[in-house]
Amino acid sequence: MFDIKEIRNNPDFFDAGWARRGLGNQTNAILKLDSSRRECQTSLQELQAKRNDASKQIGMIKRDGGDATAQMNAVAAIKDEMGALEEKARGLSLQLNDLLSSLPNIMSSEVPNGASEDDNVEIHKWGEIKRKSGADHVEIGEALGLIDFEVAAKMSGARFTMLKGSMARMERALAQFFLDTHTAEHGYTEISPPLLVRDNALYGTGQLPKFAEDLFSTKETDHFLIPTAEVPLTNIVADSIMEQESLPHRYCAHTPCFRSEAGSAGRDTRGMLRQHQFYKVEMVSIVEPDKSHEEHERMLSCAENVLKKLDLPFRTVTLCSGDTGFGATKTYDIEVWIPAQETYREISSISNCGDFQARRMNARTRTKGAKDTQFVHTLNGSGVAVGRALIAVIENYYDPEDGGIFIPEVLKPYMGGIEKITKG
RNA sequence: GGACAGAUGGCAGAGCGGUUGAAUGCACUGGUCUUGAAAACCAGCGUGGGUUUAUAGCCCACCCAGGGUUCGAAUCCCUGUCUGUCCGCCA
Repeated sequence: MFDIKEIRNNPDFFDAGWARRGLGNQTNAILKLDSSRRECQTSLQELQAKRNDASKQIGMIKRDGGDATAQMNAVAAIKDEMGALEEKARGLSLQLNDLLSSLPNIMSSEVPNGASEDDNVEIHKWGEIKRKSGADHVEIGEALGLIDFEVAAKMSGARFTMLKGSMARMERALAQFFLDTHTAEHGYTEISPPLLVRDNALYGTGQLPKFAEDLFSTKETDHFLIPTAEVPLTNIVADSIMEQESLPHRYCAHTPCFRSEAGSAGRDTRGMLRQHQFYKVEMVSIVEPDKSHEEHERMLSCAENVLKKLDLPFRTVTLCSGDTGFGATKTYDIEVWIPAQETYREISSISNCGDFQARRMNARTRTKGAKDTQFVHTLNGSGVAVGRALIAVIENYYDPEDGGIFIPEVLKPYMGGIEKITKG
């Protein structure tokens, strides 16, 4: 959401910002709606003032036992006029609100221009690539008898996976390792949030109203299944005023994520790269308005840190304008090396949303002693996607000699001390 | 799932359909008094919007949210949300 006053004062800035996302002029329509709304509101308020005045007089006359019929008739006339204006004003603000809530955030000037993910800009690479091609996680996992797509499909259809034995355990080990690292080393507070949320929570983080078709929902209760823990974690601070000295608030959670993947038909259909359901450890930071830039860098290093500890090769990119998400001012993606695809694939996305979400969910901070409040800035980042991390470990730690998978050093304590997953 | 009760300012808590944006207490801010502090006393103290050069004034809205009744709604009616209590079911 946006500050309408800022749009009034600086329409060119906003249009230029939206143009970078491929949108045409928006402020003409916005400002036109805004001025009709205000015009309507002003005349409505004048009538309300008249009515209030007359009603007070009626009250006084009646209190003194007089006859107020004339005044009452006069107000009745005003009332008709008001009804029409009220409806018009309501319609106009609804229209304005719909328009504003469907528009994406203005990106930072640091975001490079570009049309698609091909134009994302690499900022650094890390790690030594030890495996460059060959069997992918599907072959490896099925050969070990520890990943089963057919059984998952039998009960749930396409884009579901079932893990067994030490593979299921390694998924759990990854999640534990991520959570333990973020809570013990990175200052995040672990949260176990609701996985079903109402529409207003999704509006707050920006998935609604525009992206309803990407979500699963419940028939009976009108809940939505969370597509990411960003939704419940960020909504912790919805409708609240935080004391400045309590900031930053840092939350992390390990949750399933549910995505309908509407519109991705044919993309990444093989394996468990793109599923309707996957686990992810998510980080969310709530910070003072002028601190989000440094927090964004910090959060990036938190996510990179767990990949370094796993010794997985990755590269980090700044998303270009065409690839940056709806609510973000700027996004870093971390892409992990996937040997069988001979490329890097997204494993984490870290976004600074500025005050965009905070405005939508009314999350504010008050400086000690100050009277007025400011919207906080919100950031979210995967730390990291568990399913994709599992793919990366399977493929990067694969031993072609026996078809087994070495256990990364940091996961051994979570794997009962075993060195390797092998057949049998 | 069924029955009932409730939601008022930072907190607690009044409130009759008619100068109620809202009593009172606490907290907070300024002042008087005091060597200083406390106490006491005095004064102030919500948010959003419109108009405007204006954080001045004037006006509008807001007593959980959204509708409605009425000349007039914190107060009456309907719907929703949340909280509490009891019953049923249940990991």
